Amino acid sequence: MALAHALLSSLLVDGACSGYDLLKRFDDCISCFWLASHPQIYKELRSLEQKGWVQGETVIQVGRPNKHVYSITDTGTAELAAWIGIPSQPTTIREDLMIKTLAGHLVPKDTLLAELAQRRDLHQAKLEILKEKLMLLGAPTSQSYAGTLHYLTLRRGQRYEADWVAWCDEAMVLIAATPMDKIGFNEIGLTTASLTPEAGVLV
Amino acid sequence: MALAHALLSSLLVDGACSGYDLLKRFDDCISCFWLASHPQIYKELRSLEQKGWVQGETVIQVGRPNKHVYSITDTGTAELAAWIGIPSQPTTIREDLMIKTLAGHLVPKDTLLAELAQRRDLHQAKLEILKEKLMLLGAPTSQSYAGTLHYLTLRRGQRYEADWVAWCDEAMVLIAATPMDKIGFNEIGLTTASLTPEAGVLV
DNA sequence: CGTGCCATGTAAAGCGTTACATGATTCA
DNA sequence: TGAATCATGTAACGCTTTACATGGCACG
Repeated sequence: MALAHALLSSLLVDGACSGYDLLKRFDDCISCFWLASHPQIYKELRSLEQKGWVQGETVIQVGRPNKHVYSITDTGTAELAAWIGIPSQPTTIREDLMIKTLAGHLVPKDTLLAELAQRRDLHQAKLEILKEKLMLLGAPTSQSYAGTLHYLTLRRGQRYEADWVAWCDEAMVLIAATPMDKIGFNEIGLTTASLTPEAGVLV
Repeated sequence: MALAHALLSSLLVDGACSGYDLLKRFDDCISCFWLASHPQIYKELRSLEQKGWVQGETVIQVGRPNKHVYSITDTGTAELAAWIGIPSQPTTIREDLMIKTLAGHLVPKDTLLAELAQRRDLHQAKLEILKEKLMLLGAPTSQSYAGTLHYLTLRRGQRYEADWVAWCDEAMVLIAATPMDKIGFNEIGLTTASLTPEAGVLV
């Protein structure tokens, strides 16, 4: 249920807003550690309101659609604080690119290298955005406590993206330097066709 | 549908095996970039067999339950190769710990620091395991092409875990050094109670 | 005699994405 | 006139987790 807590955190730290605004916050700043689509956000907000963790008020607007502004309640704040205290596990990683790397001998070198280059550029672009945000924020030592915490989330994003870029570079160099051997992408059939179960009888 | 391709890759690279064996492979080596539970694996394998991407054979065993050993087919191999060529997006990140960090001013410093320390140790432990595996594998330059690709997946895992450890250390130092200010965890109510929508009328 | 490994499954619930849908305003 | 932004929603589908279920063997 961490989406709920992501929403609560945002309402707490960046103030009350509508589902639509939350969506934009996710696109912007939260995106480096959480993502959510709009049906998910609207649905979750309604369920949070039912629980009494947030409170919604309709804001009538002129020249644009009305909006429903949510703010975190005391109960919601208490819930969030309690949740922070419960030890959590790291996210389970599901990374397509590693599957592609593992089975990369199936395709020509250039295909794999192109995929790596594409991903490198993607992470590089995110990295630039984060660098800019960190610049705007200023030195971590000149922050308030909450500012320091905000800095740390951006810093995590920066490290994450930089690490991806560095690995992609490493991978591209190493792959380029390693010759494809006999168990290449057109001969793999030979090695897997022969089933060799260690024990037991084939039926 | 990348679980399907993760299973195909494993059958291709590490050879034919049962659902149960795949589960263990996931726990072991694949875990650093993909995770799957056993209902998921068994179900996916049946669906892959229906598609003709894998082929199952029952192996009768003595002293232990029979097992169903799956091997990748030519169609499956072709499908996997085709999939590698399709550009993919980075995984969407969903990281509890960053939400906790962002809203960390809600709890006492020690609570947050304890959570960070816990996570640091977890990543450190995974890092040690990966280091060992990399040692056993040997130098990346002495590998076959497939060996190089395997190395790169482990290397990614190593970098990932090391980066987490480094960030946790950074975070703990910085948090310890920053005094909690007035907007502390017991006074937050004051700042959020007052709704301030920029435009429009409250109803 | 209890725990853990081997080996596979079902069923329900929760979480997440994608596509479809609306309707006004603003800007090029 | 067409596209983008504002603002919210439904419906269908797929992926993932968790709990429940079975049953023999080996080891301490």
